[in-house]
Amino acid sequence: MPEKNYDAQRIEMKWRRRWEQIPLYRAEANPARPKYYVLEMLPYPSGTLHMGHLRNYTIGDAVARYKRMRGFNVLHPMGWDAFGLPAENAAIERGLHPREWTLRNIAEMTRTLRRYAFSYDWSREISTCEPEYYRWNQWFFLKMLERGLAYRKKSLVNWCPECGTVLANEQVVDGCCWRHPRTPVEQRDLEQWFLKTTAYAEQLLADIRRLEGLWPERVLAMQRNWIGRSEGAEIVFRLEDGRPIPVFTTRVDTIFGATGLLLAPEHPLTAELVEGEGRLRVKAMIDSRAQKQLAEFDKEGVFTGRYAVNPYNGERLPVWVANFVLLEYGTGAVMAVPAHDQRDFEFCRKYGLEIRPVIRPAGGEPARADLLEEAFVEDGVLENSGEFSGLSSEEARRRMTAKAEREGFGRAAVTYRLKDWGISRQRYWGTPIPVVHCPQCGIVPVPESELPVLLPLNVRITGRGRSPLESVPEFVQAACPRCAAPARRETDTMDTFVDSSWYFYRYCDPRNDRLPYDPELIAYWFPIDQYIGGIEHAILHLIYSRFFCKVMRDIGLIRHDEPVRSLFTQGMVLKDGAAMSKSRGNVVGADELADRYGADTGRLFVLFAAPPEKELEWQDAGVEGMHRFLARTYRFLTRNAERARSGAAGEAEADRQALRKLHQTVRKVTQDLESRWHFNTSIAAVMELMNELHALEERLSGPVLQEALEKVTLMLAPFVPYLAEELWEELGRQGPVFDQSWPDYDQELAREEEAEIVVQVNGRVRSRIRAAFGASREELERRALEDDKIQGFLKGRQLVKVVVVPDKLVNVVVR
RNA sequence: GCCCGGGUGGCGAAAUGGGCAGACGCAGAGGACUUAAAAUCCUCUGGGAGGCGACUCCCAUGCGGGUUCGAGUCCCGCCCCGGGCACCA
Repeated sequence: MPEKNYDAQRIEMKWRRRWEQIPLYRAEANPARPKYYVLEMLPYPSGTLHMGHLRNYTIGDAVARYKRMRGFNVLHPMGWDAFGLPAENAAIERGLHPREWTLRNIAEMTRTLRRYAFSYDWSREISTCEPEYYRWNQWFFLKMLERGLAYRKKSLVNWCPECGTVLANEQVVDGCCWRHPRTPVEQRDLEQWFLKTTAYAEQLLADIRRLEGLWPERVLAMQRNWIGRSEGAEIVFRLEDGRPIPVFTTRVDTIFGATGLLLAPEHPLTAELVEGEGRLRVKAMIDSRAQKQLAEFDKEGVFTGRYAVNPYNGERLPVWVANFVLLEYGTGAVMAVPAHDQRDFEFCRKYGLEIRPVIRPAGGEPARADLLEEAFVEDGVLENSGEFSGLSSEEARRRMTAKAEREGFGRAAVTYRLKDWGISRQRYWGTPIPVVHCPQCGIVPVPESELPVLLPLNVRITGRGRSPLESVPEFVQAACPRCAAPARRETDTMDTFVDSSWYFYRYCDPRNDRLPYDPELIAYWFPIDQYIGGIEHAILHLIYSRFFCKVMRDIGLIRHDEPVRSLFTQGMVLKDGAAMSKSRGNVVGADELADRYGADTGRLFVLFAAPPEKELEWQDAGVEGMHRFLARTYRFLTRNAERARSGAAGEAEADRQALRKLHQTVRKVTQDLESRWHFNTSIAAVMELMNELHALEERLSGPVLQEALEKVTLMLAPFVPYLAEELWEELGRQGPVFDQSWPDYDQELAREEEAEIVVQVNGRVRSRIRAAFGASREELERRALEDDKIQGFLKGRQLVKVVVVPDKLVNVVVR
């Protein structure tokens, strides 16, 4: 039978048409079957689908297909994130409504994704900018409001005076507005909505331990770091008029070395204590810090002229305002211990405050202030610390904290770096926050029955002024739900990270109009077995969604504590050393590639070129190699398909050899896919097998050819879906290949007949011998020593010992 | 500064619990087919030295030590690259 040429386009078109006729992957909850929920992180519809995205989806798709062939009920849904700011900005530039822009791009990207034959369950497609999704965002918001987990407070925000609008942190570049690079950003005090993530700080941290081994260590480390738990003590210093200034420290043991008390510029007491020209300097501090000057700005302070009393020794400490003290961390005030803290040291040296060592290294010389250079922080033995002198740092911390508690001037305390999540955006494109401001009743939540509060469509978005919603009277004017008086509707919208925090729950039940989802369905599908995405979401998205999970659990909707069992972070796809992005103009488009080589080739390349967690430098040359392999395989199969079915005879030895390699390959690929996703080595193994089949081609019998070709097709199915379907049909088999079972292997057939034993002399390979598997140590040793080459090395030397590793190696040690 | 990764041919990479370093692919060289090209197929390809030759020896996994019969893999000390956090008290 003549071979056929590989026409990737024809094959793709053919199968795409057929797949459109049948629901490809429709997963229904079925408690009788084991489930597998695999998901790639939600993309936002930028319109361009490039190889960076494609790598993410291809990995998930390969896993989904494999798991399906292993008999799992696979849920693999697909949806889109509205991603507020980029959408709104892109829309402004093009004079489009953000909604129009988003829907257009979703349509475009869906078309391309379908081309790559992803195994998504499109019946579950959701888009987070749809009213039914807003409704449940708002529903969750109200639940949190009820529980005190959502609140409003005044807070400093970035403000661009040129745009006259609030900026998100990401929009501040080098202290200036991203659109006005010469306009410094100011800080403004505005009322903002927050979700109380800090209420779950301890749980978020503690549960990280359950994710160990299942999530990449690097992600866990980042999250631990971000939550930033510190154990220490809160000690109350008092001004001479008796007013308290609590201070948080992890080093109470150094408190006898405190020679000053430092307040954050924004600290409530600052404004009161600082007078005259000092006020201007404090204001300057606040503004300069807003500009996030590249890390290093000089330490500065303003003396308040007041003193505070150290409760441990009654000492009077000067109270300063210092620009490096953070209001948001701890209590917004710190004690200055210049002898044992780098920052305090720099500050006190600059302003001439006393530097007094109170810790010496265990077993070392007493510390001397004039010798202090960089050796701070370390624990040691206390000195000059009254009743605590002579104690170890650890012991001292315990006793000093106990004393503070006993005498009522302090307590043990834990502080977190994690802050509450500011969700207010003075922007249009996001879920409206469902509350109304009533002149009589204050903040009144919109009743559940009136949800969703929808965005008005007739709005002019200019990117200037405050929220565009403020200039839509029909939206702003509302009746108070409580007293029916005229009231003002909240115009802040939610951060779109709220959307992405729970979208994977909605997938399980996307059309539910009574609840965000049916808890029963969640109980079946959750947790997500495998979540796949880029490292850039390690902190924000993955902490927010863990937080949401815990809140939903406490509301009583779900029972599990963590949403995601295993997390996989794939490496970026680089082009010319930089991440692909439209703005950089270095994208390799997914469509363009599919036009040239076919989608299968593109998929195979991103899976083959490197292990999926590594970064991948895109090389067009490598793509051609993948295409060659597929073409070669296709030709081989088509020219042998007839003979394979014929039952033709072959050479026994060739058959044995081919079967051995075949079963070894199935074993290797199966193990690779089960334990670690090194698709590159799986694919390499199939290539090796094909090379072997080429070498044996004419000598193989029909049945062996058939078995080999079928198994090759099945093994390729997770990676190259179109070609696999076509090959399956060429082999005369019925039914879609993704419905077949994963091929199995036979350990006996996979076994080599003889072992090749490496013979080393002093650890260097000098010869090889062949021996039956299971040959005894004695036999191997004897055979090795008899070997001609080894004899040569033994001449004139003394045999010291022989190390034998059965079936593998003999090492002869000589002197 | 602190916390994570990582460093192997010309390139992407393999080597899964210490046991043949460089599988598989790309690029390159030579050859076959062809009027020619493309495509395809075959052979070679880490560096060095020796031999007419089948071959033999030496060097080689960022650098320096160590453990071991044996180290890319384990331990100690450095160097370099990438990433995250960063006056977090």
